Amino acid sequence: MTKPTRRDLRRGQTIDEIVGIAIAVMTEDGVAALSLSEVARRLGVRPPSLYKYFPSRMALFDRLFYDGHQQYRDEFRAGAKTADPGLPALVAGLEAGGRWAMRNQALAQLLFWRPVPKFEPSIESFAPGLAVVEDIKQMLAEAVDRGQVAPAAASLEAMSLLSILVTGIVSQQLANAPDEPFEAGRFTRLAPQVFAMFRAHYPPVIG
Amino acid sequence: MTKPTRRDLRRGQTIDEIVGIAIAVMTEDGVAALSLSEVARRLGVRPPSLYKYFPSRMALFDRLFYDGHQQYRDEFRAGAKTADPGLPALVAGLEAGGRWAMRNQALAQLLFWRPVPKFEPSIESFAPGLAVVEDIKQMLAEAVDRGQVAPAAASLEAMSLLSILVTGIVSQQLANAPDEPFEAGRFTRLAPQVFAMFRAHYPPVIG
DNA sequence: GTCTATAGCCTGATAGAC
DNA sequence: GTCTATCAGGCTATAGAC
Repeated sequence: MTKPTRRDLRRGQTIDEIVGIAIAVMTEDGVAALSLSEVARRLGVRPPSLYKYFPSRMALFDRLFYDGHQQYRDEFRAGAKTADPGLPALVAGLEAGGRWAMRNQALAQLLFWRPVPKFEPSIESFAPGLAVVEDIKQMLAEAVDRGQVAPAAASLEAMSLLSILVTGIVSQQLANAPDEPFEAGRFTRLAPQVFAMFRAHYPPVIG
Repeated sequence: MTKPTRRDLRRGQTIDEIVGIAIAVMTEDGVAALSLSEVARRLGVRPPSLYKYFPSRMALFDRLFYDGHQQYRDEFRAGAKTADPGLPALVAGLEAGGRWAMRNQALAQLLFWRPVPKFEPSIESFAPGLAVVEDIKQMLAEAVDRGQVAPAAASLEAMSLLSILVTGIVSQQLANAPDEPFEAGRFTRLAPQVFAMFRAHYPPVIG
């Protein structure tokens, strides 16, 4: 709640720079191959200097995990706002999230796969991810209220099915044709059909 | 075509041992963190000795990729044989493949994700994977012939949709609850519903 | 907040003796 | 097919001077 000093601002900028470089390194060498020394080299400092900003390599992973989930959450929410409440908003949010994943492949791998077995994200870093889960839960409930889908769609199972569909689209695109943009991707392009499958699986009761 | 000598056999055993250790290391430290020195340490030899069996770290990845795809192909085909031709066989094969993935998580990541950006599998290593693709193409055609699904299911799009569904199930299970077995997994358990979605998307024409 | 220096490791890969 | 020795470099992390 205290006003940040000039030094705090400078420090924040440096941290952001470290995060940006770390993302670049992960993109080039693989998420699990992130090295502090390589980050220091590109930042133009000696490795020990990084320890003023992050106490360990895992702490940097945790920050990346946190930032990634925050970005994903923001993109999801921004996308959701562009469509009608309920199922359209949910689909729009998930598509926006998919687009973010294709633009931020290294972070997406860190968030949605498990490329670094010994990295366990902290509960704080997980929070923005849980917020999205809560959003989706409420949007499914809203979709049911509006008669867009069957009541069974407001369930843990439906959420799991949705996550399977979205993860499948993005995983296949990332693994097989990472350079194709979301709109033209041979897998991401099928998003409408995939979401149609979901709606057909939970058809609303007419009447 | 020549009969393998005793030395060839011994050599093959050593190679198999190296491959097994490499899989263990990838499982513990991440696929991208595979190191030849760690393999040598566990094998009880010095690192240079490994170069008699693999000319480079990437060559070892390539062998792992090849072995993995062979295993996956065999599991897929064995599973497919347990069910009626056409769609049932295809679903049974894909489920068997999913079970294999949960039992061989490191190999599955190497095959179906892209954890080592600088590793490019050779065409030979890709061959068993392409064989499965051919199998699936034929099984979808057979399913259409038998009236199990709509003619549109014999298409590249249907194959992509299927791959999205299967990859989604396995990816979510691997990333979120890798220790749950296929039958009890919170995501893999939903395989029947997911395949039902696929069938409903390509309903056969009655008549 | 930066640095040097250092500890204590590790890496992939090659040359050449045995 | 194993080894030692070596190259040429890498790594995370800490202590302590400036």
